[in-house]
Amino acid sequence: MIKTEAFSDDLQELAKFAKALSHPARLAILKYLAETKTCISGDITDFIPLSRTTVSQHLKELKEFGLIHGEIDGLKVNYCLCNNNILKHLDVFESFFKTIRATETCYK
Amino acid sequence: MIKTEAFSDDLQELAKFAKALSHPARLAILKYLAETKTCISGDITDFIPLSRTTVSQHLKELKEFGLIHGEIDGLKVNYCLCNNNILKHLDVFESFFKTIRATETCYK
DNA sequence: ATTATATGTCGTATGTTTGCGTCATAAAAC
DNA sequence: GTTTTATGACGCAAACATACGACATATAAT
Repeated sequence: MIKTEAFSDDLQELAKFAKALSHPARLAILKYLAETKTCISGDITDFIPLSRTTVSQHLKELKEFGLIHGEIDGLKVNYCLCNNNILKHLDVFESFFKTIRATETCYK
Repeated sequence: MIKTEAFSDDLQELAKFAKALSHPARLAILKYLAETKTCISGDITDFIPLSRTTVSQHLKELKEFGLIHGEIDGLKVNYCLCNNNILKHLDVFESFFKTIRATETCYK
């Protein structure tokens, strides 16, 4: 399976972005990082009802997709949003939906 | 597993929306429906490099999440975008990212 | 040096998604 | 009425995602 290669790069990138956002824990992490503007370490765990291991894994996924970035500071790791990258993805997202915004096809 | 209940309804809804968009085939379907403004039946299959069964399944998922809507017309089914619903989700999406848009935390 | 703390990695169990072939249904064409 | 056509539903296999406990590493505190 995994036939994603058959689609255009645009759609694949957008789909990956959506996938990164497709779990409430990851959204909660992004939200938390956005709110506590200072970069906060992985004791994000205290704010999320999941085990430390699981949170760590979600952080890893967000990091791999470039939405966040962690900087080692002694024992702790300070995480923060990669705003540039996020904004870039949001632009692609919004231009994708521009066509849809302009349409009026459904009567339901 | 499946600990999603532990998160706020907002985040869960947003995560579901993102999940609906997390496959290039589904994005391709939405795009196609947006472009061919008239509602087009399931021979969407011709525009997507997947089997008819698989496309039908993606259509079902989009339908279940309320992003599209299918109306039976004899043998065929005319699908179209549920713009209202999509716009509603886009609003939630954008208000979620408003905070992030306003932040400037990452130096990378 | 030893202990405590913060974090990441590994392996594993279970659940979900993707993709497809085959069958069922139901309208339309003949 | 039989055949063709457009769909959807069912069931299966492979791949992926989610969640976590146990172990590893590495800095800081004692």
